Amino acid sequence: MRLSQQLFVTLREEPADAEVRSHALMARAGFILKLGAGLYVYGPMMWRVLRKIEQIVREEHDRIGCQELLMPAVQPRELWDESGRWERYVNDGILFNFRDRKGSEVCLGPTHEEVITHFVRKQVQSWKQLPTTLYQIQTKFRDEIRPRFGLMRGREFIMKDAYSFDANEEGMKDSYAMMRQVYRNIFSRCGLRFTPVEADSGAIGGSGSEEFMVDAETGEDAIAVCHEIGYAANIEKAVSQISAPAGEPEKVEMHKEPTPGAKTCEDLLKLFPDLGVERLLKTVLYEAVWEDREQTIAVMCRGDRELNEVKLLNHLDALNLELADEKLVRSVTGAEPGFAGPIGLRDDVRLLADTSVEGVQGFLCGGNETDTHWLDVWFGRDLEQPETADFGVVQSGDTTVCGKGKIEITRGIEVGHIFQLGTKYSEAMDASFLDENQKKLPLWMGCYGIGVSRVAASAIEQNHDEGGMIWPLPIAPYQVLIVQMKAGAEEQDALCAELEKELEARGVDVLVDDRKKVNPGAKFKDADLIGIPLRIVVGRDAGERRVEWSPRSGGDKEVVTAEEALARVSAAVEAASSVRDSE
RNA sequence: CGGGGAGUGGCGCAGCCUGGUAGCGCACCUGCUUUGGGAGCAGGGAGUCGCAGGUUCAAAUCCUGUCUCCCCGACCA
Repeated sequence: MRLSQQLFVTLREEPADAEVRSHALMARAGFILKLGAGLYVYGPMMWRVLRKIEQIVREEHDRIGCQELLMPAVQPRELWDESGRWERYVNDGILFNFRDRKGSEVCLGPTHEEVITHFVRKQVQSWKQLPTTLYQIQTKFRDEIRPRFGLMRGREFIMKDAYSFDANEEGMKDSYAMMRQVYRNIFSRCGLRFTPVEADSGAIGGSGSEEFMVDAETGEDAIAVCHEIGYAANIEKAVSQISAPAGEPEKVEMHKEPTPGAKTCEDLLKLFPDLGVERLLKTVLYEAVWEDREQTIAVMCRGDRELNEVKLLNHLDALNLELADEKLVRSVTGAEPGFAGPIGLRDDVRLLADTSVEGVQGFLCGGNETDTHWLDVWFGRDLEQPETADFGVVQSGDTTVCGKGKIEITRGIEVGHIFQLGTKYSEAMDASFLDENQKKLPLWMGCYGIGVSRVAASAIEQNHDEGGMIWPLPIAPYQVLIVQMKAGAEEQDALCAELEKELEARGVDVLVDDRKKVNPGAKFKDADLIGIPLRIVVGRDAGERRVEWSPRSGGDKEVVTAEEALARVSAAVEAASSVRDSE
């Protein structure tokens, strides 16, 4: 392919709205163009990258016998009413929904559990048809609350979603395990450094789930890891052990303390420096919403710990959880915000506590009275210890549950998520089969998603430098870039044409920068920016069939013969194609 | 949804406070020279200043509304 014949535009300056490197570089290089918040045109170069990723995804799925299909993006509401998810998705505001000309409600699919379940309930009747796994690669639509970071969180993005169907739980787990390995293979082949982590399954539901996190500081997700014992979990899901505060406090009678203006733990510590932050219990108020009701929830938590709203939401089995606003705080506590406590809350408030409060005695807590806290409060003596459960956020330095490791917090980009759904959808939508004994049983499902466009962005987040992107070879838009110093010079023209032809004959994707009237400096800058991993510079030594070998990822530039350059390309392509993950 | 910020040639920005009819760099077009790390000179094209109202002799500039985009937060009491 000749660059001179392509529409190829690069910018010298970055677009002002790009926050992360992948976004800035892809925009500068003309790989993407913003159409609106979270909406992007994938330019020709970008599309090549996406197709390469898709190809890897297809190969790895097909290898274990998955079948590709394609479902509609437009989905009728009725299907979503069957699974019970329409209300939730509409309430969350994430659904692009509208009415068609007949007035029927439809949405643009944010995910396809309903449609695939419908497809399978129509197609599958017998245990003999199981197990089966189907997948598609398609545009998904989600009206994200806050789209950001270019392709990282778009409102329209390319996703691979797969769904497995088994006759029983063991079968589902087998399918899940196979898919887990497929995912490892895919991300390894894409040249990503990643960590699989235990995850919360959120709106999709089901029993177990894992996310595949690309290691990156700019990632939106925090993950808790312990390398010694091999633990890794999304912070939403992560668990740890923490020790109770040391020392037995004096058994003083509970009493009120004036704490004017002291609304935060920090303020209170200044007033009671000897108390220790562990003996300061905060009480956080939430409004929980279920399908048929709502309730104010007060949750106690140790001063040095944070509350995990995902764990709380799951415990309550609520649809939504919101921090109480000031008005609600006043109504429930009778005090200004900042002085909420467990004693004397309005009767209808449900009081819970994080496990971090266990073993804490003689503590300080809010007085439910402006500028007042209770001090020397004891559970069992002054108030019953509320129902406790793990509502805490794991912190760096915590001990792992097994007691043998220390937890470290890192960040990652979620590029894949796999779920054991169980029979949640098959039961709700009556997707069943007949077993050997003519018994009607629900299908056991798994579902598996990969953000294809996000994989591309993550690859750049992980692989770039000052000059631009550095694509991993297997997903690079082209594998080789031949930079011709002076287009039109006879010897260079001839050698470039020869190299291009030979590489194409070997099945290598090659791009020749044969643009005229573009200076060498500009060509080098563009080459660095678009990040084609292998590069051959054809310049003044073309007559002697000598070229410069200068891989994008650095390393020493070297003058070699044309034949040697070809051999090096073949070797690099060969090496990259043999990458497989082995766990 | 709350808070903050921004919309001026394709891109990045200045001008706005203190109203007087739009400018810089890059990119683009033409010509000549140049050709191993974003070339030089000369000439040229391109913006109803997001949109709608209002104030004024006069609005990119002041006022009101509206749309869009970006950032922070959906935060600890």
